[in-house]
Amino acid sequence: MGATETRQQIVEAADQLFYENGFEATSFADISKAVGLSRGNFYYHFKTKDEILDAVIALRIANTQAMLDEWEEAASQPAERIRSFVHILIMNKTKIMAHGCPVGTLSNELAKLDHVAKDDAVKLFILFREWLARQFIALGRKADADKLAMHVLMRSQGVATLATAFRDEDFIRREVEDIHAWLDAHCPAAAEASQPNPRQHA
Amino acid sequence: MGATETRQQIVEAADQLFYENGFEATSFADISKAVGLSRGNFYYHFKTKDEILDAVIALRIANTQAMLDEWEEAASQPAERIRSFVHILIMNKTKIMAHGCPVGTLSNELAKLDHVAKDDAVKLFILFREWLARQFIALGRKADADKLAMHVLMRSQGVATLATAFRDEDFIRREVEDIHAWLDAHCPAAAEASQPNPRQHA
DNA sequence: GTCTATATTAAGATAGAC
DNA sequence: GTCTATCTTAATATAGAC
Repeated sequence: MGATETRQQIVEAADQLFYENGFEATSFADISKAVGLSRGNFYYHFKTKDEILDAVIALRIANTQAMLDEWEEAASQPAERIRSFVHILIMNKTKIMAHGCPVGTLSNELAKLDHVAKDDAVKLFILFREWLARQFIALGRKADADKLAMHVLMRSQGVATLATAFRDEDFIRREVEDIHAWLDAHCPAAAEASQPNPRQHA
Repeated sequence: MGATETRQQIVEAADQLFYENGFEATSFADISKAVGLSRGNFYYHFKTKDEILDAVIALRIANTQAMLDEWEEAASQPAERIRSFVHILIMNKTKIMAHGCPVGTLSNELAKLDHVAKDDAVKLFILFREWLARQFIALGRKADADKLAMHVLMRSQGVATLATAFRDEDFIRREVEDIHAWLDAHCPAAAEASQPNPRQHA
């Protein structure tokens, strides 16, 4: 097998294991076993565990950027795009109830380890933060777009943490609805977009 | 030194280290070093790492219960008590920005490890949840007290996670203010309590 | 109840054959 | 590029002296 494909398989396996079991708790043996590779060969591709972490974060950044671009393409209205973001809580509810939010839990773990890559993990948050802020600017909230973005991020993180603790699907649905209601209440442009004016169809 | 005091010192040191560095990342050597105890003697008090974890969780439960009792004593108004809870985000902001919320991060870590004690860690959340719900019941919100309690918990967790990621003190203050505003808006009894009717003083 | 010494296991990491 | 074999370190855990 080519080095590039093997490397990619390693990073994808590590990505999943880091998410499901945590960075510290995942060993080289776990990753090489998941890929079906000997531990010795492993070191041909990655010299240290931190190198794998860097690659995993880079992969997550690329995947996140691609997802944000898709949402941007799929919806012309900024309010609808924000709803796409909130909806991942529903879409990924099973995984979130088992392992939490991949962004928040990695950020928390690396902060506790005071790991050199902790700021790189925060870049994932920044991607969402800036993307959300751009949507709020498009909704005419230029002055407080970043604050609104942080508020939406904050809620998604809070929902993810409690969903993991209590494994309560109804709680997730209820709080997602509440975020939508908050969006309508705080961004009139968003409410209009979600309930098109009947006169437009007349 | 007596066994009881030594044991207590071990649990307190482990409590702090688990919070600051995480459960997995904390070794017996770290704890015994923090207490100034040989590793060998350590095993006289605790046979396994999981035993220490159980003791740490028990200590946290006792400390949390004592704190909730204090808040209950210190404030006669339920709205004021809820504000005491929200205020820990401000009071502990430095530690939260460095290591997150002790309840949420432990719950998350044990969930990822699929640790036998993960449900015990959730008991800490349950203490807050039920205490908050009782305050909302006292505010006349019997029907949705638990939902309101979960909402407040959700916000505190979201604020803690993002505060750790971005180390932004202004963000904490802003969101704490927003929780207070939400409390006033959703519980009229709370708003009255925080802004006493002038006529009462006339 | 605390110590030193040591056993055991598993992890990260390397060397060299193929 | 992948393997087996091995080194090193560190962690959990135990035994036995004091």
